[in-house]
Amino acid sequence: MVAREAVDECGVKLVDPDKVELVRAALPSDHDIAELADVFSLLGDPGRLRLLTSLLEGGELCVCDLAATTAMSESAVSHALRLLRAHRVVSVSRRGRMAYYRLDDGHVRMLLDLGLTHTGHTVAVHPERTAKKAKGQ
Amino acid sequence: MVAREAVDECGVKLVDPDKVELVRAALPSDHDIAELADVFSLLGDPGRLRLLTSLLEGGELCVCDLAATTAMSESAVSHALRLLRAHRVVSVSRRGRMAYYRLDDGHVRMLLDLGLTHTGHTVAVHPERTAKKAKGQ
DNA sequence: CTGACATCTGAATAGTTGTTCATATGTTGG
DNA sequence: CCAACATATGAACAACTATTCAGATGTCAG
Repeated sequence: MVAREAVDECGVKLVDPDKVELVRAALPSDHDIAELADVFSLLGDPGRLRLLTSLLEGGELCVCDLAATTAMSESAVSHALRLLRAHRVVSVSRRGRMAYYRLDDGHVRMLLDLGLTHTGHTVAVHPERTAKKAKGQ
Repeated sequence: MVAREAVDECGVKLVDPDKVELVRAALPSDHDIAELADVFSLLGDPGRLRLLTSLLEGGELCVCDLAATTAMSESAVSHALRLLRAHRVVSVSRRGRMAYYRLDDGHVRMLLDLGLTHTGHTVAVHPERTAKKAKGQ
């Protein structure tokens, strides 16, 4: 026979209720899930990804230089940085009329790093990048 | 003593052209950026995140059980799994009329794992989207 | 002061995305 | 064969998001 079926409180049919209950108990809270999804979403946009990768590589850059490295308009960069700033992913230090941004979140930095090391080639900060050249523009 | 300014081929003003050039050379290609953004985007949805976390925890689950653990409709689950399947993040093995899914991507598994171990670290602040938030955080 | 400059911001727009509803495919048992 | 079932799929819709444009701050030089 197939695994015995069952019905939970909501009337949904289950195949393996024990496992379902086990998994359900092990799942993060909705709040944690939402937070995690938020972080991944921030990394899920090419523009922001180029922005963050630039900061990961350059350490500290002003808005106009970031616009240059990412091929985005300065306005788009500013909007994106505002979002990242709101999530405490980057921090800003203003000097005169410039605003210098830096990556300021260890969690995101690790995710970024791990992500980058697995996309075909290795472009990280820590590894020796001698003779290693991205095929970027 | 302001940093010397310069203008690149496109007429954009730069503050630190050397650094910009260095960063630009180190950035991943557009293709790699798009690919990475794709992966992160897949992890950027609460529903898919619960699905993947369920699979990470349960190992192998059928669609209806996944619907139970994630509190999604079976249709929504199926749609989500189709996306994940298309990106080779999950694999399916059919037995009878059931379809059993499993997490089948080491890269994603690591990102997920790293993300989960840090839940709670990142405090999301939505100044423009959240009117008021009493609880949580 | 004024004008040039770097960045920020709001509103509008265009594109994308997740969900639902209805239906299709394919499987099992009678 | 059939009906019940598990899953898959397509179309439609609502919600969200990233960009652009125009204008607002705030800063520096003269």
